[in-house]
Amino acid sequence: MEKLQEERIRTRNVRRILDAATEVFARKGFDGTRITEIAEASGLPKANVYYYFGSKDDIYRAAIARLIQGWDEALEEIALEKDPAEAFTRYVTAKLRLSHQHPTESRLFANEILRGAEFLTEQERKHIRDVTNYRVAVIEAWIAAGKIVQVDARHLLIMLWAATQFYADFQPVVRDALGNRNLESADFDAAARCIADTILAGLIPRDSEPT
Amino acid sequence: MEKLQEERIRTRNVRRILDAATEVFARKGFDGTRITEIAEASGLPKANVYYYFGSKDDIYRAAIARLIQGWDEALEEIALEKDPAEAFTRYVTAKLRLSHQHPTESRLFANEILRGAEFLTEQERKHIRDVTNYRVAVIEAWIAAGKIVQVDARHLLIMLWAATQFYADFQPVVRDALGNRNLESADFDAAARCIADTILAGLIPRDSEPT
DNA sequence: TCAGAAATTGAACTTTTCGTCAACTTATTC
DNA sequence: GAATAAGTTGACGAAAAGTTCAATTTCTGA
Repeated sequence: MEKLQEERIRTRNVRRILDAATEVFARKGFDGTRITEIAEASGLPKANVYYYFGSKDDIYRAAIARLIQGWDEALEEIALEKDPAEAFTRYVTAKLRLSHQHPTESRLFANEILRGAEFLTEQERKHIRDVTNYRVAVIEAWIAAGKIVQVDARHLLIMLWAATQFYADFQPVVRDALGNRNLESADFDAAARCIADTILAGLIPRDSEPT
Repeated sequence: MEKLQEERIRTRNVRRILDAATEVFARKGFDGTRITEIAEASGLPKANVYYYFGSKDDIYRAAIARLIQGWDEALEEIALEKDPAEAFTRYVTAKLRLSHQHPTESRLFANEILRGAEFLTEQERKHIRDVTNYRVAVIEAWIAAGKIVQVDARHLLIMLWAATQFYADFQPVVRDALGNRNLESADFDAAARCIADTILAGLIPRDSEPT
């Protein structure tokens, strides 16, 4: 078998399996997921799934790793270094776009955290800490420069994370709260506006000049 | 067996089972939970668990029902009819206290939603809708009265719900974000202040008089 | 004290699930 | 076109899980 073709078949099947696994793991959690269900959802026989992955653990770890890598790529350009108002707005918009277009990945992450984050590697957790610390520093620099009012940067970031993630993880609740209909782009736009406007209105100083 | 004593034994064992079940279901989800694990966590033999509950489904439904009832009792006094600033502050504080003192119940609810909310009864979902609708009406009345600025009431409520629930459901992430230590009361106080202050600062009009 | 109700529990039964394997087909290289 | 590597798959064994049951113990009211 020629190398390129080999890679194509393998890559395609691995992707199919991970797509299916992400969906099932997100819904039922690690312990609740049956390999058979992943196999059916990916359109491959169970034994073929085992041809590509050694165990359920392996599939789960691979799905988590892929999800974190995907988030990184999607969010790495959303730096908080520019104008605070624009930075917060872009961040909220980008995260809500992820919640809209990739809710399954978000739910898998939520499930892993509910499990106690046992499968997150120390490297992955350190990465999350680093990203947070970097942004905390940016926000505190903004505060020092008088661009935004005094605020607890860590809790502010948590609030933004929570508000945007909620639309992916708690979609049934959000649907009920918005009037029992499917969520559309307009809903995510409205959410972005509400979150950004409310937070920015509280953060941007009105009466004081930057020092 | 005398009626009162009978009730006492039954009630005590049912509570033990539901306590254990809530913890395990919250961590592993419905499909991932083993009856044996509930039995061990409750200190009863597996067959004794089946003496009180007919099936795994029954235990799960009972745990969900109890959790919603508990939330109701804890939150029913947090009406939004008073002064907006005080109402929002009290609501945020109360929900964060729940996140602090009963994170397991919160996580069980999160897991049920991730599952697709299949086990929530129509009655329970309607109750959530009713509570939301009532508060939306209150907020819109405040807007009409000029007590707060124009805002999408439904997304505002979602933002408050998300920000407060996050501290229970995503505790490992929150810990990492706050510097890798266990969460204490002071952290929840700081969170309440950050959420309430930021949102209120954006909501309370500064330049305009109420009409 | 004693009859009957409630509660307890070890063991068994049935079904499901993980993971393996050997046989088979398809693709690739020379 | 033959040899070899990659991919496919039905069937199976071992282990685990949900549920039941019958036998036993504990409790309670009279």
